[in-house]
Amino acid sequence: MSSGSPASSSPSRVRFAPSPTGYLHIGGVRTALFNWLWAKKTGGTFILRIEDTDQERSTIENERVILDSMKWLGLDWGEGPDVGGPFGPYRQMERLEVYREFVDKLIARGAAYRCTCTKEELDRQRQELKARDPKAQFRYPGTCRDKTGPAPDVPFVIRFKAPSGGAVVYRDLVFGEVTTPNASQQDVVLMRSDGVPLYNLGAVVDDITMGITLVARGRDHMINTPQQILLYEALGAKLPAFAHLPMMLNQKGEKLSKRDGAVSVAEYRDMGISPAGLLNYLVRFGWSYGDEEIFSLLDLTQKFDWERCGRGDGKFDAKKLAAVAFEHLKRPDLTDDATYLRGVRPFLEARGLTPSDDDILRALPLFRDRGQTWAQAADLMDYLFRDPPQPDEKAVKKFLVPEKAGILRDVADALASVSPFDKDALEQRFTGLLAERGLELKEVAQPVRVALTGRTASPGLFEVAALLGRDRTLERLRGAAKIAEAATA
RNA sequence: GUCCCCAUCGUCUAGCCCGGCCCAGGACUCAGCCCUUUCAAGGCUGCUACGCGGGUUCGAAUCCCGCUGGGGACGCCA
Repeated sequence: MSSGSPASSSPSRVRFAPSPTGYLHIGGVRTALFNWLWAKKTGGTFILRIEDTDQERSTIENERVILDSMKWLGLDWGEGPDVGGPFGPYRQMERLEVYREFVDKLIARGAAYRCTCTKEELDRQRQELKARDPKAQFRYPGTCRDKTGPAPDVPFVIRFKAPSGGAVVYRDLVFGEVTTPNASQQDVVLMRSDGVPLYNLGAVVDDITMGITLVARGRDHMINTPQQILLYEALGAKLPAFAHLPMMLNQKGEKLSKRDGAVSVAEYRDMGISPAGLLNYLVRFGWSYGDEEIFSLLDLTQKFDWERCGRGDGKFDAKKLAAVAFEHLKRPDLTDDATYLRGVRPFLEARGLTPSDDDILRALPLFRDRGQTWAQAADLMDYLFRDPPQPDEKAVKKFLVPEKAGILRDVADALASVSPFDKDALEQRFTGLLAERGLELKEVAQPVRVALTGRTASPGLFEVAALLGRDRTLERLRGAAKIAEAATA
């Protein structure tokens, strides 16, 4: 019986260790976030390590995408492949000699051995067993288990010599005490024949040599933990604390994949979701703080802890994510003007609009409550920065009709002399005009709105007019009057 | 099949450790109402949950056991 106890309370060192085999998945982001929050909360170090030992699928482009996504999210790291650090390098393929060294140690201690069984042989045995009994679990038969002596001149892998008795017991920060009998362990391969480590070896050696004090990862890795603890023990290394996070599944309760819609960070960025909003949704997934739901990142760096993590898997809900992200855009205390500006700007530019910072800033208060995403906000503001506005044909046809031409022109004339050209003054003059004519606001509002914005939906008329300014307001009203006049009934 | 893990509204969750304040609270979604020049935002109302069966107890969402259901893993992937 061996038991894992958390490492003592030296400054925390946590890591996020993605493999660059694809984009950054939102499930991965949550893992990264929890680690990052813990580092911030405890004043420790957040380390980014690239586990690129799957050479078939790892690419440097993927690594770049992952790093970019992390930067966009604002999850910064103190040590990593691009910034270096005292325990580098931070790409596993650049650490091959380190693993070699630890493997030699394991062999010398009799905790691992060289195995010359070929993959083909073992695959064949696996197939055979499966044919005989589809439900049986294949186990390495132990052919090379007791071989000793120098390295053979045929290719070999390094296998762990798993203990057959006893059990590994460790205390998971989320799941509590977890017991796994060693009898269920196999002589797993630690290093391939080409000298590249497999996940269990690479992760353990790196976590040891990088001084990692707490390992937090997805529950899909929970199965590896007992095996890894055995490795720590075989190496005589101090154990880190472990925390496993429940899984994020799709609506059907399956593993979240591309088929379930947007799962990569880049997709959410392109949709105009704010990083803080995405992170807020993710943190509330499997973690809670009473009834509080909306947090700033700074908030979280104080409130986060492992005790408040749940244990049940959950289902990803895009609608809830949208709602949480929207909440962030609505509130200036969560998304300040400068951040909002930085967020919408690219979406405006994508539409060929290049308003000044001041122009956007003045429009902001009217659109925070309306744009659920920055992409949407850019769409809603479009007519403010485009001359003439892009007309919605259906709206034009419905409201810019001949019988409205006169009033549109009169409104223009009436507003021409309003001063100051602000919401209150405009409203006063406008309602005054309506009273004179015995008209209801209802009858005139939509034609005016279509005139000013080209659309049937917008913020309040007078606010929009004030934003457009006198010249453009008059120009748009008179232009619309002409269109209305020319329209055939 | 074997090993590990999980189980409150459709979804994220509070409550569970330290049983009574819970005929279960918040949020999202959905439906409706109010506000209203449109669209939002905001306010209000409604729908809907302790998986099942046994214990323990005066009393169980909360403790114990079993069942059922779900997930993960069983690779020279991570």
